[in-house]
Amino acid sequence: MKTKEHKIPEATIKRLSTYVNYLGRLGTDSNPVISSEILGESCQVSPAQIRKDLSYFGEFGVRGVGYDTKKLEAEIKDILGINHNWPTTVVGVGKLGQALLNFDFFRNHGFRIITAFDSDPNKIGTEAANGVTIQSISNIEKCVREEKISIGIITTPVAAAQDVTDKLVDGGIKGILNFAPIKVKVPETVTLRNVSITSELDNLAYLLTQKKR
Amino acid sequence: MKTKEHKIPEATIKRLSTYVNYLGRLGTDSNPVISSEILGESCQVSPAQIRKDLSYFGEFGVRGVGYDTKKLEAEIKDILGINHNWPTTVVGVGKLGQALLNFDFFRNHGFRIITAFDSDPNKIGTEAANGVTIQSISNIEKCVREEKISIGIITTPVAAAQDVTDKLVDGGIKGILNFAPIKVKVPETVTLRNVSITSELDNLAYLLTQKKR
DNA sequence: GTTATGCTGTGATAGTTATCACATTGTTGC
DNA sequence: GCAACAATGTGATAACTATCACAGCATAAC
Ligand SMILES: NC(=O)c1ccc[n+]([C@@H]2O[C@H](COP(=O)([O-])OP(=O)(O)OC[C@H]3O[C@@H](n4cnc5c(N)ncnc54)[C@H](O)[C@@H]3O)[C@@H](O)[C@H]2O)c1
Ligand SMILES: NC(=O)c1ccc[n+]([C@@H]2O[C@H](COP(=O)([O-])OP(=O)(O)OC[C@H]3O[C@@H](n4cnc5c(N)ncnc54)[C@H](O)[C@@H]3O)[C@@H](O)[C@H]2O)c1
Repeated sequence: MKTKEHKIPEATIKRLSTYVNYLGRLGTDSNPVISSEILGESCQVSPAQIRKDLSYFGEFGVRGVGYDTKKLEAEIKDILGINHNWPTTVVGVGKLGQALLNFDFFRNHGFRIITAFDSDPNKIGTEAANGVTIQSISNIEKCVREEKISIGIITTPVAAAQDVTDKLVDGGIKGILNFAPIKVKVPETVTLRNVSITSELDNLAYLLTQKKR
Repeated sequence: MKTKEHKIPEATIKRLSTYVNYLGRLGTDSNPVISSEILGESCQVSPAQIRKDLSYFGEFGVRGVGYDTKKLEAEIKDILGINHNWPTTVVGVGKLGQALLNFDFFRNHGFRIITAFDSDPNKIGTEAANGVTIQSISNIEKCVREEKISIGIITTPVAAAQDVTDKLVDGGIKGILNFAPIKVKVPETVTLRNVSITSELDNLAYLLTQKKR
């Protein structure tokens, strides 16, 4: 994989994630090769956009033929860094945290949720998902450090989000995916992404409101 | 509200959603007025960006002073169309669907989840959340039409996503928020947004991988 | 071989979005 | 009333992203 010096558009990364997803489903034995046109149809992205996205990272296809489906899938997984399992933890095992913990897809897709934390005494010690026992939030720093956990997923209420963020950071976490609707602060060494389900709905409401006019 | 002719950047809408969120929390009686600088600090957006975002829709502030916190909150809710309750339904009451059904925030924020549908006979007839009973998926088209449901949230497995989409469309749904990792097809009259939690994690993995190099 | 064919890879271009600097205008103090 | 001030609103500019058209290259046909 050649990583060119260019800064890569965030939209490109998002699309690469989509491509991987579809390649995994489209790649059958009877379908060993795929063109940017066919992949684009599934992903609802223009063929040129797909080729441009890939061109940031190197040359993966064969001119006149297309892309080896399995090989391209592997290459994109390399690019995204989901070709190995990131040790991951879920903090806040409420409704949303539970859904994520039970979402098997992550397991086969580059992430391994190995621990879960909560502050509720009634939850501590119970099993959250296959093989993951909920631990006390007071252990989190030590545990993140000892188990070399790379990624923390925050699904606590807003009020607790900054506090658990700080604890994760103190434990040496590398990246955080935050579902609480607040912009938590992290040092520059830690990578942060916020997921806002609410704003997706808001956006839908906006589009519907526009259409009415 | 003056809506200027310009096309509004999608990023602007996403930020407006953030602004509303913070305004709701920042607006206290002791804090009736807020400047773009202070709001920007909370939201981690530059003051100029906030002013530009708002300027697409009109003039909401007072020069030399700032914005009336409560009034600005209401104005943005108007713009986004979350100033009334959109009748909403959740299709597929699994782990994720349940989390959304129990997420009270939506209720006070422009959306009212009034029905839920599933295909699992063991779930049909049980209560999914406060006051919402799970109905059979076979009733969905009729129900969407009769209860004038505007928004459908899809949280079924991939295999069922296109099918339930079609049923929602047939019932006259206006907008769909799709959590299944597949690009479902809808007619132009229906507004669609896809939420990809997986791609957020992939993006985080990518950033972490970059940082290591 | 040579030519025709087809799909990739990419430079050039158009379109979109963010940033900046400052003109504008309401407020406060004297 | 007038000057000094403070924060908004916005045109101009820079940065970024997507689209397009076609050159480049492997393959297939003969
Ligand atoms: N449920 C949704 O559909 C949804 C959607 C979008 C965003 N969110 C956000 O995700 C977060 C979680 O939502 P939820 O519906 O799962 O809430 P929830 O109340 O069901 O779960 C929160 C969990 O966090 C635990 N917790 C509280 N303080 C803690 C602390 N200091 N340390 C560790 N754990 C702590 C609680 O014990 C509870 O188990 C919230 O911030 C919410 O705004 C939820
Ligand atoms: N759980 C997560 O954290 C998560 C994260 C991202 C995306 N997703 C996506 O969200 C969707 C739901 O995930 P989940 O974890 O809640 O799955 P789940 O298996 O817990 O729930 C799926 C539900 O859909 C119902 N269902 C199946 N076919 C149906 C049909 N034809 N009509 C109506 N209902 C039907 C099932 O009975 C079940 O209750 C999946 O597509 C998944 O990929 C889930």
